[in-house]
Amino acid sequence: MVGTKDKDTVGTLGELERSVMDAIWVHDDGLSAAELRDAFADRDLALTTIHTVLTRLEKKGFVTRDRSIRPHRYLAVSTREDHVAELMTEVLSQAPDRQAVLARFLGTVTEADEKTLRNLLGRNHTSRS
Amino acid sequence: MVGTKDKDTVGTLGELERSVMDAIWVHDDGLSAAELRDAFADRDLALTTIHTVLTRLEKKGFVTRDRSIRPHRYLAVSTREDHVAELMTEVLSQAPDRQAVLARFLGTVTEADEKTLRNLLGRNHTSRS
DNA sequence: GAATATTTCTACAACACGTAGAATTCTACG
DNA sequence: CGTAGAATTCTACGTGTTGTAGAAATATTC
Repeated sequence: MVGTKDKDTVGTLGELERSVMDAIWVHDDGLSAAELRDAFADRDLALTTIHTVLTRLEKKGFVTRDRSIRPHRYLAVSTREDHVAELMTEVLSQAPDRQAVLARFLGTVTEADEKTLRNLLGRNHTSRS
Repeated sequence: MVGTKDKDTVGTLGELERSVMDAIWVHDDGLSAAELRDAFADRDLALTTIHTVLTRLEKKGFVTRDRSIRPHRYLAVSTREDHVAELMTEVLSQAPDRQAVLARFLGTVTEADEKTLRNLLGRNHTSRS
């Protein structure tokens, strides 16, 4: 067994894959492969290239496709915000000392972000869930 | 130009690379390649394998080595907490709507984490610089 | 049923990683 | 100083991932 892969558990996306997701994320109504290709007209990609990427993204669980209509439409499984938040949580878990990480994290964050966090944390001390 | 790599800007580490970093991170005084190999005795890796990984980690900027002494000693460039915090910041920047991300992030975080954040945010409303 | 649109299959190049043998360079010791 | 032994560097290969797309198969439409 030489050369085992495992990757980062959660989606490590390639450059093209990320671009495609970015496009899909801003189109809540979904997009067809052709529309995607046109969205990247500058890169002049073959339609099959888009298809391959979409298939992989589907396999990775990032998108679903509506097969009921002919030019299949691809939709994001979760919002970009949810996805990023999930990534943050996962990253945070990589270190045993969460408090230390959070402290340093806050240190690199903008004032606006801090304000946002204060607001969010302020109104729910007694969250029950 | 077929098959361009770019990776995630910040360290996407492989499985072995991450293990090595984990070992180095808990040894503030640094470790030698041999000591590292022994730390993974169970995997029975060749010393050269460890060397290769260390060299790559050095190139990636994760470790420095003290070349002044013979069995070179490898040291982490930044703490794991700083590293993880940096990753979080970077991930957060991946979405345009930071507020939305932070809101969702807080939603997945533990109560303990929330408490930590409240404490940290509480004592410095008038931070300057 | 044939022309056209769409999707799926197959493939390849380039790179990242795990892994390590071979070669080279140091060190210490006689 | 010369050399054995230790340590480091160089080179290399197997495999997985990603970008890229042609060929083949399948579905649509007249």
